[in-house]
Amino acid sequence: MATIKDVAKLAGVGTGTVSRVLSGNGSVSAKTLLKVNKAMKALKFKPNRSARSLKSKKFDTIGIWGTDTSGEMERKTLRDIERELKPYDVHCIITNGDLNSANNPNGARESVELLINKGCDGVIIWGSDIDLSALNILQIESDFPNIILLNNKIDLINDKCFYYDHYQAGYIAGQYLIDNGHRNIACITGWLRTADANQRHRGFLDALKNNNISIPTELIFHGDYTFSGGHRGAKYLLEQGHSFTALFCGNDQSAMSAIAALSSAGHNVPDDISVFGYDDMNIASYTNPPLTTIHVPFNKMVVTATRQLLNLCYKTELSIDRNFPIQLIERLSVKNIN
Amino acid sequence: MATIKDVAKLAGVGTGTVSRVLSGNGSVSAKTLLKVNKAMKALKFKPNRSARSLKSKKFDTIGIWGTDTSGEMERKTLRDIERELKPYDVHCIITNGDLNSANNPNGARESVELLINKGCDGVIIWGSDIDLSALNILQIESDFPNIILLNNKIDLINDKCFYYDHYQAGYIAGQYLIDNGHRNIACITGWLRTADANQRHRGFLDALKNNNISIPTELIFHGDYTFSGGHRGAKYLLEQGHSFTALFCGNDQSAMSAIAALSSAGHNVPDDISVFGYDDMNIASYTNPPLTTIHVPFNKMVVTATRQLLNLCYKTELSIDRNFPIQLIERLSVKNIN
DNA sequence: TTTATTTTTGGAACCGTTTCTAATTATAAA
DNA sequence: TTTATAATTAGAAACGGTTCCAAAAATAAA
Repeated sequence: MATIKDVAKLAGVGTGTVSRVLSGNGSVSAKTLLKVNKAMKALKFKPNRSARSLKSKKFDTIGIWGTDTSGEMERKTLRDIERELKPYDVHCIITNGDLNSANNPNGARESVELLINKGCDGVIIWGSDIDLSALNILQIESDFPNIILLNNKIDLINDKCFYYDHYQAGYIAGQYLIDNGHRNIACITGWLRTADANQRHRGFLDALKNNNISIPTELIFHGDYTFSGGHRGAKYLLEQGHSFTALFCGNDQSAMSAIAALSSAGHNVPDDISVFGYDDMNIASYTNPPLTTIHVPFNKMVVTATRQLLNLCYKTELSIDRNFPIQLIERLSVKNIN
Repeated sequence: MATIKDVAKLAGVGTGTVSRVLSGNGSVSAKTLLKVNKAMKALKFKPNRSARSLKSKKFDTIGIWGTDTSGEMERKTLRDIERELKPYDVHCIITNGDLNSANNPNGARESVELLINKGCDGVIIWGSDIDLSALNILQIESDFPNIILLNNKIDLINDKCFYYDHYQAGYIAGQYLIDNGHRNIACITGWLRTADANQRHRGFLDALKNNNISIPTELIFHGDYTFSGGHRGAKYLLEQGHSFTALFCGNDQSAMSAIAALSSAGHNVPDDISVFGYDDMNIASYTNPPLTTIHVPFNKMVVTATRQLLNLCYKTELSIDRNFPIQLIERLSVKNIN
């Protein structure tokens, strides 16, 4: 591999000159520019990233830490992030949270620190099942300010947090089911110790309460937002002996597998039981029947968060639009029984 | 950030000694070891990756290049890869193929070269829609031997290719439908210019042919393995005026969305039309009805490929088991109409 | 033309490791 | 105790860039 010295020698100039051509900082005469570019081409010169990082103390890398069960991390999201990063020649490394934070309260923290130690300029902390108290974000942030929290909120560092209003979304879902005549409603939640699952659940419950509708505890299944959790949840709810005409699931994956479970138990969706999802993932359009759900501007949020991280790490001044409107998507899985 | 010099000074030793402690190569007396470790702890020393890479010419990074439409790249897969990499302190960066190779025949190649230029020690090339001729793997490989091909096969570098027998799998699917009494069979393919889609399609067709069953061209929809492709495909097939009792889809995503389309057009799956998938992704268990499909040892293949790449890059000698058996998974989407 | 100013340039120093060499110290053998 | 051998060590050189400074070249002003 050719180095900058080889280029300098071939072009008959000093190494500093080649470097100036490379970076565009500092003046270079047209004649010299030509010579150097020719030499670089001839030698197929590619600057060595390590050498560059060593001097600049920037690694041009950001880390994404997320947990395994947040099924939302799809390739489209990754691609969108990369598209933001590419103009700055930054790449991203991704770490999955290996550990249920319930089992290893320090697991999350260790993963994030690993990412930092690996030399990431900044880190995105993402995952619906992150136990914030275990992570102790504020302490991490005081040592290492270039972090972004996705789908979570800590008041003291609000500018580094990106989230949407899960409470409102949950409320909308509950109200919609009521407006469609449902009175006996069941639900499948996520892990309620996580902020997002908790908030959408509270919004949903408050909608019921404000309409004087009560929900027996037997009709609340505490799930985990996985396919299998939704499947188990639906079977559990059917066994409780309380009939219900609608089921609110905290995410689309649970909703999809709940539909499968209800159907295989002989209940038609939506004729017998309506199902409401959450997230509006790709699959939501193609479940059978297609899911009525809450559309969440997920990719916009991720992209915005990425831009904010770029601002933090590289002093760019990308504009940040923190408006992440949620939206009710009516498809066919909820029936109006009025 | 403390450097090795700070540690050396605090411990009262030379930098070489600290380095030897760090790497474990070369002898260090017990007393010195203690002093150095204490100093490292006191200063919270973390070796600088760039400096290390600069000297070692290893970046401890591998790249994965894949294309957008291969929906299989799920977090579980990534996590499995990482688990292989972690013991060697290697991390991975991921690039999505941004471009349909039909639009930009050099796009694939450029992406892979980008990854190499970024300093990856090795690269995994993955994606069902890779147009191998555009990539010109053999030329890349001659300059940069540390590459692995996933789900593709080039005879000259067979040891660097990991794939399973799509032909056989397609054949099994076709035979299964026939064994269940189906004679009028439709199918939705992927892009046939890609090897995997092509092979499973040929296997499927050969099964029909060997049973003297013909399939009108109107009942072959050339799709793209996406949700929307499956949906469009099913609608298209219904419009052709040829009735059919079974539909073979080249992947689970198409199958799932095809079910949705068939159902919403008033056809019950499997009572009116049976649907057969391919891949056995997570969703396959939770479609409505659950999908009969081909289980493919995808994660095992990816993990094995990763190990092979480690062997190439870092002279490890991890064992490579190239047995990737496929398996028919019977669920409820195919009905026996004998 | 001479002098002052600006532009362009070469090369040394530096970033934080690893590795090598030569010197020192410890240990074993005589 | 002296000598031969082995273990341990300090520190210089190197990796491939960037950045800085002083010098050289080009240009403008007098």
